[in-house]
Amino acid sequence: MTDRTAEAPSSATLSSTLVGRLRNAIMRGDLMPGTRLNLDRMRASFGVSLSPLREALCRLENDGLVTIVDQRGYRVTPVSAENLAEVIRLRVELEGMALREAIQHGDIAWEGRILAALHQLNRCKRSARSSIEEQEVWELAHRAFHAELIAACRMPLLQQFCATLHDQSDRYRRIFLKTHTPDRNVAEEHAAIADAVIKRRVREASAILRAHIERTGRNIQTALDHGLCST
Amino acid sequence: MTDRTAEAPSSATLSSTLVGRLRNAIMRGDLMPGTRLNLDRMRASFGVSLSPLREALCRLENDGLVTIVDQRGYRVTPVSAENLAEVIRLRVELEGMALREAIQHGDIAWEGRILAALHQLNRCKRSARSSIEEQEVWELAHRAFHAELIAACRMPLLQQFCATLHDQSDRYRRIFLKTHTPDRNVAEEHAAIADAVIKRRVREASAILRAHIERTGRNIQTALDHGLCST
DNA sequence: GCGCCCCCAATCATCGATTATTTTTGAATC
DNA sequence: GATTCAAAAATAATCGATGATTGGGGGCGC
Repeated sequence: MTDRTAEAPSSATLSSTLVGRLRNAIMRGDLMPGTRLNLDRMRASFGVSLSPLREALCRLENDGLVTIVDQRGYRVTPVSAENLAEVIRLRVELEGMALREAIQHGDIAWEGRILAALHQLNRCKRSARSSIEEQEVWELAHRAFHAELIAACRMPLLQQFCATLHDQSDRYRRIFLKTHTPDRNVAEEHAAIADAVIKRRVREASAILRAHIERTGRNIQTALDHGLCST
Repeated sequence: MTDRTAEAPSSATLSSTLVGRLRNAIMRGDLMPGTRLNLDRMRASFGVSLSPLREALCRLENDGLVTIVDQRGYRVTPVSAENLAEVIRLRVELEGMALREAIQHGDIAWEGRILAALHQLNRCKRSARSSIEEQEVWELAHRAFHAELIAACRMPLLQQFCATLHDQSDRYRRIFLKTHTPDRNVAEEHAAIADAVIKRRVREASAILRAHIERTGRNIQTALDHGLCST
């Protein structure tokens, strides 16, 4: 899986950097779900040749952000209420499993990293009037916090699945809750999860995480229903 | 995800057919874990250009059969006891979840398809003296049976995860249990699963499936430990 | 003799052009 | 007016060649 946090520092191949750029464009909704991705035009607008572009799109297909049909090109993966429901459901199950494992295996240093990630996240301003850059920083910190929660689970494949699902879930949130100001105190929820995790309260932690994910899911689902009706 | 059953009938792009050929080569152990995949030599031996080759390898990376390192080429994903353990663990959890959902949602036609798949599977001869082709047919039927069990779960993403994990698990089995004659009556286990599923006995079905997966896992793990020591 | 640096061969990454496929368009027919 | 077929335009897939990057081996200084 491509690293989402570090922006390809040294040994970055052109394809890899493209993956990052395209991922951001899709996640933030610059490229809306269902959009056809014309190769020639993309080649022109990104200033690259077809080979790295194809490779980047192929890698994004793995993350479920792009859909390929042989001989018929690429498009941004469409959205649907059913797909969102499945993403949320799987996030609950898989992140829950990962969290339980992490609590079982994590050491003190891991607890420290969770607190650090939480602190970093809380330092991000996030309101309706935040600049794009500020929001972007919050997204990164938010992603990092959730990743850290399950980082100690010793199951790399599972972490990868969770990352993929989180990507897809974030895309929905960022597109359909774009105008939606945070209605609930998300920061408190994060703090509660971190607290329960560090106190090694397995049941409590996974219950809060589940609620956290499902609440977000319901909010998106509502917005999605309205959005799809009006379109 | 690429279709594993149909061998790219009509609108097959060169890359797609390559994916199938390479997947088979890796799954059956012609290309052993860890092998470096030299692009030039492969280009020559498959008689294609670099573009479709790269694309095929990229798609196989998604399935976890090939590992890419920027600027340093491709290699067949290595194996390890830890990885195998995680694959088995995740198969148990995810296929279990999928099976429970399928039992809940499946209709009569689905039951019929399960029985059909089981029948097809039982008609395959499988012994130490089977020809390669016969073994290949069994592998396909086996895969189809397991896929059918969870086909009614209404969770396409979950099915995809299961398919990926099954691929990885099958690779281990086919490489490390190559000489190993089936020690137990696998056919009976399959019949028992199908029976429990059709009788809608959720707990019983998932318990048998779990045992089925874990037993195979233990056998592979044993062979793997010996194999890795002797190498 | 040992370690470091630079150069060369091998190999991966990228490009621009060519070929094959799909989609559109437009004219002829029913 | 709708339908069907064929040619043309658009677009995707593939190729062969060119431009980077890496890793190994010989030469130089210490």
